[in-house]
Order: sequence, then structure tokens, then C-alpha cells
Amino acid sequence: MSTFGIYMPDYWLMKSEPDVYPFEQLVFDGSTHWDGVRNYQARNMMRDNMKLGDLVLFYHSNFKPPHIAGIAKVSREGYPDFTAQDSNSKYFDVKASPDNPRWIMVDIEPVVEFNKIVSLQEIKDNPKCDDMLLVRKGQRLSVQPVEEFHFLTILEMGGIDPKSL
DNA sequence: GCCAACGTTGGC
DNA sequence: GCCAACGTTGGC
Repeated sequence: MSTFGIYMPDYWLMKSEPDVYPFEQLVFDGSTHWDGVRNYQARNMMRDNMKLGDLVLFYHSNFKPPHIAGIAKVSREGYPDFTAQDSNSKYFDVKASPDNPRWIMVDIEPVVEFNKIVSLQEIKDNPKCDDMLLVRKGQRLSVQPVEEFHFLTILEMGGIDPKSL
């Protein structure tokens, strides 16, 4: 919460491969921990910047067509990604320890599924989204910040009324 | 399946 | 600290 008692959310985009963990699974589960991020930039954002109640565009990568499926929100702020310390996990990292967990995750929960998915192509075709990180050439961060204007634009493209959130 | 872009590793 | 080699991401 802010000093004024009104929480102003920040906005994010998180990528998941639907074959691994689709948005529908998040809806089914009710919440999930975002394990397996092994990129420092993405980790730092989860550790330092993602706050309770922040809103997340849930992006399906490695899918035809790649698209945003719905909205989630941060339900727990950064804490150690325990899969890094689990030798049976594919995300195991020998350098991670209780003293130095090395990798961080957040929990998210579903907010709303889009009435209509918003494809990467539609985002590229919309001039309002010109300077979104997502459409920048070569960028591939799996967790990235989103400007409010872009968030609202995509919400509208997905057929969701912002007031309903 | 291809490959461009980017991140990480490790020898020097 | 440089940078070549390698691994990964992710659209196409």
C-alpha cells in the first residue's frame, strides 16, 4: 500500500510456454509460484520491484500464434526459488544454498481471462504499442515491465473493461 | 527446423 | 577485462 492508502499497481508481462504452464492452469490452480527464472535481470525485477497487487499480462510464448491470454496479479512478493536447491529439479543450481538462494520467485494468481486473446501480431500492428518492450527486436526477457498505457491498451484489445479489475 | 539475438562461461 | 565458444530464447 502507498502512503495514501491507495495502492497504485505497477504492470508486468510474464512469459510462459502453454505446453509447460498455460493460463488455464493458473485459473485451475488458483495461484502458483513462478519458479525457474534463471536470468538476472528478470530475477532482480521479481526481487526488487514486483509488489503485492501488481498486475501481470500473462503471455504464451512458443505457441501459434504467440499471444497474451489474460491478467494475473502478484499474490506474494519475491522469495527464494526453492527449485534451485532441489537436486531433483530441472532448475537445480549447484551454486544456490539456504544462505544464498541465488534465484527468486513470486507467486501470482489469476485475475481475468481475456474474452479474446491478443496475439503478438495484433500488438505489433497497433501503433499504440510501438515502443513496448515486447515488440523490441532481440528482447527476450521472460519478466518485463509494462507501462500503464500499454497495459490498458492491451486490456482493451482483450475485451476487458479496466473498471472490472 | 532455422537462426538472430542475447546471456553466460571460462581461458588467457 | 577481453572475447570466443557455447547455450538458450522464441519468433518465424
